[in-house]
Amino acid sequence: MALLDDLSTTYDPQSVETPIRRAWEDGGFFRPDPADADGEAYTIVIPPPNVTGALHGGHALNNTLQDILIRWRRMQGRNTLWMPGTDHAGIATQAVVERTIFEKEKKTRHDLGREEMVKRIWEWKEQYGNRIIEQLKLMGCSCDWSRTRFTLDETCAKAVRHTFFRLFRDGLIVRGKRLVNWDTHLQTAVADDEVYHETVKGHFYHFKYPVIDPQAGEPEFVHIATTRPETMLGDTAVAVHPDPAGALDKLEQQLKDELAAAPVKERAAVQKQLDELAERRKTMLPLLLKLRDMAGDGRMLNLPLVDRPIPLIADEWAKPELGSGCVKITPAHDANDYEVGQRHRLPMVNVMTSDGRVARIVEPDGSVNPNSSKYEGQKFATDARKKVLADLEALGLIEKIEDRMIEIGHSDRSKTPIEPYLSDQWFVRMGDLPAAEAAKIEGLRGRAGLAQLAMDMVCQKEHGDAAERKACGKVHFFPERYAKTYLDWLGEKRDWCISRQLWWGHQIPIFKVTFSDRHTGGLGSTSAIQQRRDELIQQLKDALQELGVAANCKDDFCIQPIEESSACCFVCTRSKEALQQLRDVYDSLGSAKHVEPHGVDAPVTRKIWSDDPRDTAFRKIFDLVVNKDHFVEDPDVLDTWFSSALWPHSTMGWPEDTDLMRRYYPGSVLSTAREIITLWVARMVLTGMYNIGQVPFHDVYIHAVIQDGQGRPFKKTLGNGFDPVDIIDTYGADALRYTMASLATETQDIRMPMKKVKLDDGRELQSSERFELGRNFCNKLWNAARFAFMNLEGVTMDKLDIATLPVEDRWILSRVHRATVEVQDALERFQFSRAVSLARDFFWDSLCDWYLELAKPRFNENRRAAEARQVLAFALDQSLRLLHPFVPFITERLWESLNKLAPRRGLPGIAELDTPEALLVASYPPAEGWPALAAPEVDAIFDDLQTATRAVRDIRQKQNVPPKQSVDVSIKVPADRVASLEHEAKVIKQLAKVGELTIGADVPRPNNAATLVIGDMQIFVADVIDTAAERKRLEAELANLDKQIKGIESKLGNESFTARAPADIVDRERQRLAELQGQRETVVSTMNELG
RNA sequence: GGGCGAUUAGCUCAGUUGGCUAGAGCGCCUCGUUUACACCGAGGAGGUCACAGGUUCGAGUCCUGUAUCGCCCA
Repeated sequence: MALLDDLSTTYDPQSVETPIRRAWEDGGFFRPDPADADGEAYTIVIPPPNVTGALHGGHALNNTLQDILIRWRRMQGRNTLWMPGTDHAGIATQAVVERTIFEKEKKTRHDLGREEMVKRIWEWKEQYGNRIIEQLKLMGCSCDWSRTRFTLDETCAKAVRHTFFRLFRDGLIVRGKRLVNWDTHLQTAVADDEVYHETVKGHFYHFKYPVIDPQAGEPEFVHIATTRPETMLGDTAVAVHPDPAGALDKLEQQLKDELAAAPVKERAAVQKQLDELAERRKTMLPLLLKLRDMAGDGRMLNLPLVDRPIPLIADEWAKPELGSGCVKITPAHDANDYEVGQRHRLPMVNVMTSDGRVARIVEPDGSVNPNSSKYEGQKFATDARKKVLADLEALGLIEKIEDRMIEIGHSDRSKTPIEPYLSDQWFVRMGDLPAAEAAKIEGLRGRAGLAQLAMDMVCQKEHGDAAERKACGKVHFFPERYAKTYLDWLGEKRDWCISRQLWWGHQIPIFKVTFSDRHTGGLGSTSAIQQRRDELIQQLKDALQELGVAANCKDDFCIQPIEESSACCFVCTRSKEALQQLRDVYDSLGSAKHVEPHGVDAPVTRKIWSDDPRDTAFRKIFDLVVNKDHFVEDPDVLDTWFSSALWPHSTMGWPEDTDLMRRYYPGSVLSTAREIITLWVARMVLTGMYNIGQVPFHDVYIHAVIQDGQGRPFKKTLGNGFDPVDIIDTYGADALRYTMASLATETQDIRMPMKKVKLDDGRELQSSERFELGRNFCNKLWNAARFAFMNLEGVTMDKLDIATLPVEDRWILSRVHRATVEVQDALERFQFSRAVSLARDFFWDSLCDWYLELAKPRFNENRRAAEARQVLAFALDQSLRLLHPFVPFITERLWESLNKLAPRRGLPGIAELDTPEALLVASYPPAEGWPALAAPEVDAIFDDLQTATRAVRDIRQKQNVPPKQSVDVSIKVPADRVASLEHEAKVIKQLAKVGELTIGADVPRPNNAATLVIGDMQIFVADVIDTAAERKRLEAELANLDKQIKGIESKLGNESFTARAPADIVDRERQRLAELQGQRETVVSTMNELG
């Protein structure tokens, strides 16, 4: 049999995977045709992996699951698109490349310059981007590689520009001063999720600030405490609680409630807190009330060192139960103080530079603070702190210093401490807008704001299947509980800071334009300035309109005035062309130093301009702004999540009306990790609705997080993760996938004990024994197929009369039907683990362990062999189809051989099959299975056969009957099952090595027989020698039976059970009792006979 | 501090609306190389379902609390 020479006795993934992969790609199977009208669309967009590094175990899991869905749906005949790509991952990538360059060349990004730095990051991206795609391919992912996208490529950039422009035009993107998490090392704002907290040893410093002109009876000092003394340079108030007595009352009540509910052992601790509170009320309250009154009276304090008069204010942020009850307020350097500052309209004094040093301090009135020079340029949290403390000490203003554990935020990117920092940033407004404003914005689709828009798109109803969910038009979470995560986060409606002070990303398409003094100078009143500005903006608008017409980018400019400035506005561009025009304007403008020294600016140009419309427009703009410094492109880039948010439609070419958008949007499923439900999923829904008016996907599947054996998530720093390619090298891609799928339960976390493995070539890698699960399965599949192939030669395709087939044929066909239905039911519900184990059980337990064993003699003895061949070919065919989404390589390879040996297969008139060259486009077994093959009555008979077989095997083993020795067996079953069992007796004879087999409703127990009672069957194995062993076994069984009988008897004796439990349950218990009593009788009589 | 989840066999996990003796894989023990497979086959042992209450005729499953662990958000 020449064909089999190719198939080794163990499956060798390496030799199989590469040619299969090539055949798939050459065949163009992964690339759907949007013009193909056949088949409903099925779309998944890949969560684009970061180009920061290579893929790890979590990606292996997620992408395996996506490929399972994709391959299943493709085989179902859906027009299937899996859109692949990678993410530029802004700060993460830039930080990694910066670090690498610094390590190798000792150069910072500033040494290289923006252009060179960006070039280097692109090089990095090429390397890792390609590596990621390569990894996915090795895993067998059937993505449409021809459409691979990158979040920074032109297709995506276009969507970014259009979205930004729309949001800007709608007033949903605004510039604002906000407190951000500032990375002083990378000199950029970082998102909340890029900050991790560490608890370190620190101090709690107690100061006092002098009161200016205290009235009689008022204290001369106010005491405050802080962990950040250096921030006092920026204090603009001290706060005391507006109702200290009330606050203490409330707290006391809380503690009393707690005391009442507390277990005895904790009561003392609570009581102690109560005592302290009482003491505090006595000693501190009068002072706090006094201070509160002083605040109401507008008393000022003198901020030491910088001599700034600051108010004493009343605000609930001050906690009367803590410290002195007063708190210093530094709105520009603390998030809570910022809120207080907003409430009281306090000035914000920034005292830190972007690189984390003390700034030249500018007072609220615009003057430079003369006292600040001695701190200026010092490192903020270290040197300046020492200096401030020393100076306060010298003034006698330090009360005491306590040790204290404090939490410090660190940047995940640079690992340096984060500073809250007041800076100009761009924000997307997430909250609700005034109704009139919201109504004007088409993208809000009638909602009050963007967050609300995304919140309204979560479906709260139950739906049966995917079709229903699609029709519903909203988003459905699997598992359901994650909808809460999404809604809770969006419900806060916090503005989204989208600017990042980085070089790697989509540059913000905004120019800040300042009108020249020539136009704005000399105007006295605010209203005059305002009016003038509006005129200038109109002129700029006209000029840009002309420019747009001339440069073929009409309507691609949008101007918004800057609220607080009289002479500035922002210009946003929508297209590459429009942006280029503005850059050309900038390049053509003279620099400020050419400006005439005597005051009034004059336009300086370097070219002689023609009269063509573009140059005319240019000249108008020159006239308005005069020089480069007045025409500045925003240097910041957008938060990575801005482009990720558009991924489901940007990859399909939106805003163009593309065939992809029409055919494949909205997507079917998004599969991702729970940690980015908020950052990513919510924002995709938001932009999908805003841009298109449809959700980006109907279902969201959240997969579990893989952790190591100790429950720690995989982290590079821990070195506990694994590279999927290492697993593929050692176990094969299918083994990886099989294992991953079997891990995908609905739990939150999956533990995967890892261990270091040393390969023959000396390489050391992280692996896990878990993958043997997949490898073993593949090997079993391989060998079962080999066996089938040995016997399939000459297979026929006859019209079979199912009813007259041998019982094992009928049974395995029935199993094919059941497995087909069950596997797909599980997949419909994203129960990957269940799906794979159902497929496994069918294949391994049923087909291999029972059917193949029963078919062997039929092939050997040529007894009803033709039918067995045909049934086996069908069962194997169906197995390969069912298993293909999970283990695509091996099934594809076996399909090839099956096609050669049995090019036509199936059950004429019952199950007609297509047999295309490639399995991945063969049709999946129908979702409703093959109802004509379902045979519950056969299942029941086979169940009896299995029970009897196992019982005989059990006895043989227990009685140490040599494997080759046959035994005589009698089986006693209820009369109605005697005939069918007798008819199939050879099954038991064959599988349990039975000589004489007697079956009847009333067969006697033979001499020296071992007895097993299972349900209503009694199995006797004759001539067993070891009576002692038998007696022991029977005694154990008797004890077990007695225990159960007792349990059921007491249950049935309980009147409330028989009265209240459903009748069928009670009946079942009665039957069960009768059965157990029957079994008991048999055991007892057997024991008596044993003597 | 708020939210979510987990705790079931030595390990990793299933266990649908409460209802037969709580299951699987790995590991372990016994037996076995009958020409598909030892990455295999047959059989077996192994569980107070974290703990304490409650609801119910009946709880691994529902409720309350406790403990331990993890994640997310402040």
